[in-house]
Amino acid sequence: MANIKDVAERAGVSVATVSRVLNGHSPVAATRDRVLAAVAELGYRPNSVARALRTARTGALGLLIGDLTNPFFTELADAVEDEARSLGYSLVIGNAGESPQQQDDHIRTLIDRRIDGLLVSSAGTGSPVLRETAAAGTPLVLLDRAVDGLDVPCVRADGRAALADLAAHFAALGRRRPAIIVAPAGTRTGADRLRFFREALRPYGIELPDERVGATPDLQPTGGRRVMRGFLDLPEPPDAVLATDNLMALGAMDEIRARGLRVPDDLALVVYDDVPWFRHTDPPLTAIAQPTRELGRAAVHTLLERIEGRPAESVLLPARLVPRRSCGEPVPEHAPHTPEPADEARAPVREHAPHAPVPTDAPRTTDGSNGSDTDTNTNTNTNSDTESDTDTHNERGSA
Amino acid sequence: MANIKDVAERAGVSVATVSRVLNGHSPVAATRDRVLAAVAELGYRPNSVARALRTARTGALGLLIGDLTNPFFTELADAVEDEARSLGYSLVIGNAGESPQQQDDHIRTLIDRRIDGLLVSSAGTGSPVLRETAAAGTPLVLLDRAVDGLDVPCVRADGRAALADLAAHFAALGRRRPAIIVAPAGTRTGADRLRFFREALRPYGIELPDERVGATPDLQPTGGRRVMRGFLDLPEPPDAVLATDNLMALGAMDEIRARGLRVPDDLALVVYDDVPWFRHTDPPLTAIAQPTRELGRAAVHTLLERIEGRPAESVLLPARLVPRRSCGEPVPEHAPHTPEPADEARAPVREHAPHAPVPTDAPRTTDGSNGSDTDTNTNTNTNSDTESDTDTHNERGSA
DNA sequence: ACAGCTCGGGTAATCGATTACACGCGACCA
DNA sequence: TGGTCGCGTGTAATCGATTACCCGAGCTGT
Repeated sequence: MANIKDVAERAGVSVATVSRVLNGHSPVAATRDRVLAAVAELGYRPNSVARALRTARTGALGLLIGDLTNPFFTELADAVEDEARSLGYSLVIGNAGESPQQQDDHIRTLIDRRIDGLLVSSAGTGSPVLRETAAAGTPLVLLDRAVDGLDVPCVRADGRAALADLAAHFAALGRRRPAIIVAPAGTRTGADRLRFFREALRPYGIELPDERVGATPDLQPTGGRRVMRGFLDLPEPPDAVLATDNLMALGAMDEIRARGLRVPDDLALVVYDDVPWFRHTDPPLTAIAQPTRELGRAAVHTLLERIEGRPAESVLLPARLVPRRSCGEPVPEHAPHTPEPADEARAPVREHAPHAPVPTDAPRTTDGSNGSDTDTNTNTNTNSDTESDTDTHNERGSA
Repeated sequence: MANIKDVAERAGVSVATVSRVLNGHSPVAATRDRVLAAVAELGYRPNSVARALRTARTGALGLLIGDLTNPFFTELADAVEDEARSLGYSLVIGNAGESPQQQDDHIRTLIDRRIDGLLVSSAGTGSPVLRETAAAGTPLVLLDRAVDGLDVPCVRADGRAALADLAAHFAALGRRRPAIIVAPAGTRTGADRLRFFREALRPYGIELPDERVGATPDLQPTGGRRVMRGFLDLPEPPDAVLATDNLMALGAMDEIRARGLRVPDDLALVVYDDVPWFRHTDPPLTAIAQPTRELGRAAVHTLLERIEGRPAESVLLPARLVPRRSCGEPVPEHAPHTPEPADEARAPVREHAPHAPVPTDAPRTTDGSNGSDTDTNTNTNTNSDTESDTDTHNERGSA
């Protein structure tokens, strides 16, 4: 493979000149053409490894996600990649497989490869390696999953309003024995979702006792199934279940199906994360949709702020309830999707619970851990149209 | 961040010694301990950029996939990553978004970063960049999607037997007006699936006329929906549709649903690629499952052969039909999944069509492009158990 | 006791780029 | 006409590792 020296010789100049031409540090026309000709003839491409060594910049960002086979993360990664590419960075995706140890391996590898910054959707509770990385000054931004006691900006969705809507939904449909399947104990995300759900139910006089709170060990279908089994074996089984992750919901559905039960007749089911298949399940699933692509975009911007040395704040974007038929009537799923694009975008979205005194008002700052960690929406992108993202399936040009 | 010089000073030795100790080129105990102590105290980690520059090896493999939001690719990537990691390589995933141009961008970036080898699931027809890469001698292996006229090993699934089973299935159920939704014209995968399906139907006297062959422009749900609309607007609409990709199937289901039609009553639907949600759709979908994880593993091994300079052969692993209820009776979906793990593994799998003279016999080599491109299964891994992979959902330890 | 061999470890070249510094040449001004 | 300024370009240091080569000390054999 040709290197800069070959180009220099061929063009009859020094390597310095070649470098300068290629980096636009020398806008001279004379030698410039000779150099460019030589580059073209040799098919020369600069060696990014050498460049990175010299400049101490790789032009790559790292993204650690919990699970590559989880459609939520996959969409997140897709959005992050798009944004990173459009800003001239390439993205290295690391898959933790929900294992903190594997996550640590990846963090180390990425740091060793001198990525310019790191986005982490942390598996488990934050590991020591993660804390060291933050302490070492590596530009770091948390994505989707906050980590207690880690003073680093975090970009994630705020589910409070959506959970309030859900509580209203349950109340309106007479579901009074809800249950929740949450992420492993100790994770901030699981704890938050549980707490907000409980708080949202209270105004309706609906209880969420501990026996109807099931933590999975693994954030996988198996775990969801196991928890659902426990619920169904209860003397008084729940009449509505919220699975706080789509994979756990999958396992829960397996168990429901295996017992010959029907949704929503025997049990209502609601899922966190909205994936395209939920419209086609039996029945179509009511879901809490996170603004996945916006989260990805915001995370990249936040990380770039850090990389460029500016202070960056946390970002919190609202999630929303997408009612379908898995909680029972009345949600008639209005004559399904006739227009081609952007059909789902018109799904009923309520910004505040319609008929109830929901506690979404004043004291927004509920956690004391991170000072800047409130409603601050630092979303900087100027895209005013929110449509095409919450849309049916993310479409891609080429047609 | 500490470098090798700092370590050398602290240990009172030269950088050469440090390097030797760290690379095991010097099994001496005396200085060794001092060096290791210094490494530990400083928290030193070798700079892989510098190392890569010197050794001309990065220890990274590249994987280009068609679409990150496609669960088939996602599972493939997951498998490739697992295998690469277990062999000491890290993986850089590039998402082409089914755009050949974006794919070319990625290829170039990866080559510039001097990855040790490249796995490509090519979007569109093979691009010039891809051909140049192969010609330049970069270790290259194609994955899932073959590219005509590119003399490079390819690891993919053989759908012939599964399609033969499907033809038998259709014949047995009296479906005599099949249709097929295929990938964009020009792609080898689309052409193959179409041809094999047609050939498989012939023995039953079932025709597959061109009007019931729909190519999507984009391999996305939108395209699938558009094609399905065309089919349903036909004077004689099909009574069975095979979507050769899960995303296109999703779009097809959108259209079916929008028209208020029912599967399988009004139309049978079969999907290429088996994703976990297909068991929960309405109705559960009959699918053609590819041995995704095995493909990923085999691809990594094949690539390593190339990297180490050995010749490598193409790999062809059989796909299989997983009958569910989307073609009508009789496939009663035997009392769904009672045992917890590995339930789907027991689904009826027929290696050869049960009751018909299917043309799967002698002339296996149907394409003349690549000499070594036959049934050769070069799968080298010694894992004898095939179980846990074709299983319900891929489970991951941690519990 | 001395030649020769082994072996640990230091010196310095090297990978392929970027970039500070210096130099030469032409132009401009006094 | 001579000095200075500026511009374009070359020389060489540098990034952080690996590794060929060489040197010196200690051990062995005769």
